[in-house]
Amino acid sequence: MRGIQAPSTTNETQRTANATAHQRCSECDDRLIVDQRQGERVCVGCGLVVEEDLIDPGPEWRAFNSEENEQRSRVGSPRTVLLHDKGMSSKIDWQNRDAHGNTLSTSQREKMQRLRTWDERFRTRDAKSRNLKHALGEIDRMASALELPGTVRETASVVYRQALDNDLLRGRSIEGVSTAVLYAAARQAQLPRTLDEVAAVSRVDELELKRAYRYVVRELDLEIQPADPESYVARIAGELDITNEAVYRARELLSIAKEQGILSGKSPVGLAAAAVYAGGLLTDGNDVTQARVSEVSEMSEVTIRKRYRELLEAAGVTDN
DNA sequence: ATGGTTTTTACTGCGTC
DNA sequence: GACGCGGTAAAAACCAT
Repeated sequence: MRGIQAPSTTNETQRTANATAHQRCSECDDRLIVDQRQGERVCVGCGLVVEEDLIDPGPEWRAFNSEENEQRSRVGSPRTVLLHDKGMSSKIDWQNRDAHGNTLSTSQREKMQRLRTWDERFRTRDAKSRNLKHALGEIDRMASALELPGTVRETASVVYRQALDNDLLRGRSIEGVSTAVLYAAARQAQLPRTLDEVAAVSRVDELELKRAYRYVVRELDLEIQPADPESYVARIAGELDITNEAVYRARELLSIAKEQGILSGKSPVGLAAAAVYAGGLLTDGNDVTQARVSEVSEMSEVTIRKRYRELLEAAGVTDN
């Protein structure tokens, strides 16, 4: 590899730890965290990049210790590249480094010393890098299968990287964590998929997904609010033969219930399923049965029964 | 680990087609 | 009789403590 020498002294190795800035996101009011290797301040909740040019000397070298970031951030200013998609990962900036020297000679040096320091850990670095690529590939694949938009994948990637940087991968499988992270990202983006749905396109079973998910959420302090039942309505209704009117009523029922605060603690999917069922009952031309709804929503008929009664009651519909 | 809550499983009874 | 629905009891799963 390179034959560059650099002064060796360093003090801020430990700054690597995640320094979280406690500020709030302007969009969703979630916590912001600093993604150092990216030189960005990112919202935990929505993935919004609040500030991207945090390139002070600090981040500059920092970009270095995290493998893949290195590639990206090395090139000029850490741009808006929230996330590279897989394609970008092929960039290799190693050579550039010296070449760039003229411009950022001092920081360059620091960089170099960093390199020395980290050289020791090269092997693990490398492992991490592969790890990340693998994971991002998986995330991409699963996101496609779940029809999740690019924004979600980006968020997932951000979170995954955080997980990686915080050494959360120790005992777990890459698959498991990628899946968990994607699941989390989907929820954050208000495009929740159920655990079953996600597990279905993943290579890990639901149990492992669940474990990994909890773990990641806890360790990273992700703040994920319960899914909105309404976001499931369309998909449940879509698999049923249901009029638009019924779907409308379903939503209506949910929002009424929401105002009354009846929803807390109940499974969002169950509520959505119940609402769809109720919507079908209240409108003409729908032959929904509890069995059908239960089938497509993966909820038991019992829960649907319970929920839809509650919904009707909350809405003040005289049951019939 | 424990306890409280929700969901599931399994079963039963009822009315209707 | 089969089907859709409703209720129930016990078990399982979940969550915070």
